[in-house]
Amino acid sequence: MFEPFTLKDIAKALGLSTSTVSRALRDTHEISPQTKKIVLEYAQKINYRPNPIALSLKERRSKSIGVSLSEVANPYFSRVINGIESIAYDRGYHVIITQTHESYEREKINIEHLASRSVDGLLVSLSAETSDTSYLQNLHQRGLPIVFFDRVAKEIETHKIIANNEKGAFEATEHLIQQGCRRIAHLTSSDHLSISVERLNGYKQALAKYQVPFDETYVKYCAHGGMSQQETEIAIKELMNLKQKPDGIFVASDRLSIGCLVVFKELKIKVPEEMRITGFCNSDVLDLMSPTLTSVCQPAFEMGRLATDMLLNLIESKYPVHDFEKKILDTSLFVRNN
Amino acid sequence: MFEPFTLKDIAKALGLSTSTVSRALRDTHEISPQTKKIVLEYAQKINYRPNPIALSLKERRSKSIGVSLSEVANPYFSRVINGIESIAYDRGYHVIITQTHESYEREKINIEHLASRSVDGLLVSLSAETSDTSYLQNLHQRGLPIVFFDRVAKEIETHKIIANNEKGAFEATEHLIQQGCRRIAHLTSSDHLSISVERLNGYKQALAKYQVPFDETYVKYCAHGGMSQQETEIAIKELMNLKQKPDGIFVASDRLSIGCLVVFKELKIKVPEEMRITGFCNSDVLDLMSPTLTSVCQPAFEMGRLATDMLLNLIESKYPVHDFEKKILDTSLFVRNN
DNA sequence: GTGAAAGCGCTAACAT
DNA sequence: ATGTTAGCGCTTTCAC
Repeated sequence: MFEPFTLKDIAKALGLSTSTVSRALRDTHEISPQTKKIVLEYAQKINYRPNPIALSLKERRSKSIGVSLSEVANPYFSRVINGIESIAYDRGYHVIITQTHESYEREKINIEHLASRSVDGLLVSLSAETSDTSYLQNLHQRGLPIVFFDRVAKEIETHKIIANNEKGAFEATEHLIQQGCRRIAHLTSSDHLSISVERLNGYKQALAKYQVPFDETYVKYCAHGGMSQQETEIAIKELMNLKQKPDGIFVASDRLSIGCLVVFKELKIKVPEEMRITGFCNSDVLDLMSPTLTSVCQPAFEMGRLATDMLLNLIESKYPVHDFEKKILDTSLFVRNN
Repeated sequence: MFEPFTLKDIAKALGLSTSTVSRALRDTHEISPQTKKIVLEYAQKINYRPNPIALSLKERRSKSIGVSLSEVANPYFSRVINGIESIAYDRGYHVIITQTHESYEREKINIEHLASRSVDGLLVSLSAETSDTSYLQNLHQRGLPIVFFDRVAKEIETHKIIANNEKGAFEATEHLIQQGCRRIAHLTSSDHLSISVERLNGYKQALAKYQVPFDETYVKYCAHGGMSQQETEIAIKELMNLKQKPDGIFVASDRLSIGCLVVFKELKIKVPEEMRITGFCNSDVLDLMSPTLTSVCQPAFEMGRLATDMLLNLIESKYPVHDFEKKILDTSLFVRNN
């Protein structure tokens, strides 16, 4: 059995009381220098570490934050995680990451688990399946600090960090138009996600600016965010079976962008000759792919940093916060395939 | 402030004692059906959740396991994580993931943090920089259950799950030989990692079998596992500056394999015409890359599952375990580029 | 300057 | 069948 040393062990060994030992270790001025020295040396010797669980119980906070996101394998999210850790780590917080794999059920279980496990706050990017956020509202109303990033819940009033999805989508679509595309399809995640709505808007705005008519049949939603490749495949095939095939596709996410390239490879449709693709994508190997795509890249690391900073500020705030911010960070367009 | 409901709240509201409430909630037979019903209904109503921190303190275990690995962005590790979660989740354990980014310092801090945070056990894959594992030995000796996967510490006696690195490396090297390569270089991670040693062995064995002489100058180590692309670049350039340039490279890891493709692209050296590459690599987009490489794929998910199963068995074992297993799982060779 | 005691939320041995 | 109490490891009044 793994039995770490406790204050009691030290107190017994040194013939002191636990409170004296506790005070000595935290360098209170009311303890004599000799006692301090003895205690410190002994603690050092046995490599004493205070039990954080006992501390948590006492302080009623765990110095840890929970994160809920789709999947760590997604390059966007793995960078966000690095951003989160870069801040949390410095400020003495643990980070507990949970994956939804785009499932609402899983998300709800994970988050309620995290909350009951007494994380001090939550960083959340909603799953593709999630439309009902009442369980989150519940926790939030009861005072649990939450910061949303990327996929936010508009019905919950708190800090939110998002990319400038509209602008990013606008630029990606505009790029296709400038390349000569006129029948531009849009492949996206589930329709209730905030990012889907925002990116659809940007897409529409670009079409409007260049007087390309918007056509509902060119928009394909993937309710599970393309978690199964089949979902992507079906969507693409439907597009390719239209009497007026699209000549370009603007794809709304990392997973779908890659899935899209796979499908076109299988279908032996040449990219970009027969089909131009631009998409939100943060993969670091896009330059190695052939064919590849023009990508909209999000400032993932920075989003993680910012979200965490804001969350920790909420957690450590002495007064209830009612003034919430929505930070919108710019994306970058990487033109490839020309 | 987020103040979850406690047993005391329920007890007060219902005019009962906390112990009665506790027993009612855990369905002890000594509580009358009516009382149970009243308590259960009230708990349901206020959505009561026991405080796991208090439970941990009492039971002296946290029902959570810690994981230390290089980085979640690595496709090998992100799959391992999915394997870990698939088991831990079912058996009621939380998973706390920490990244070393191949730094020894970071690894040590993370793991000591995890241990002091009272995880019930540890799943560890060593960082590229780690050669001194005394801090781990320390924890292990004091009874903390540890299971190693992938990059194991030979000096610590416990369960270990690894891929058949020798065989995988042998097959990869053999493939190069069969493709006609005779001057086969080996690009690998730091020399003290178990995987480096094993993969080097497999490489040597393949050379020996086909009477290709082993040449030390063809082996390049990256002490930081290619964490900075520069490291990879320098290694490759050194190889390409040899009077007898290699005609093939066997690469020992995911990160290095991708890094290698990047460098050759930059150098405008044609793969596979001028240089054949095979490497350990678990990326799911290798088929989209051009040029691409023949890859050795590890059963990452299964390794995560197995390691977790063994760790939880250690944790839950009533008796001290002295009989440790080393499981070796087969890799698969995916031939591409022919 | 040091010790005794209470309390964080929970369970379990020990009353009644 | 229910209540009282002690204790998990720690900090923090309150005594002396």
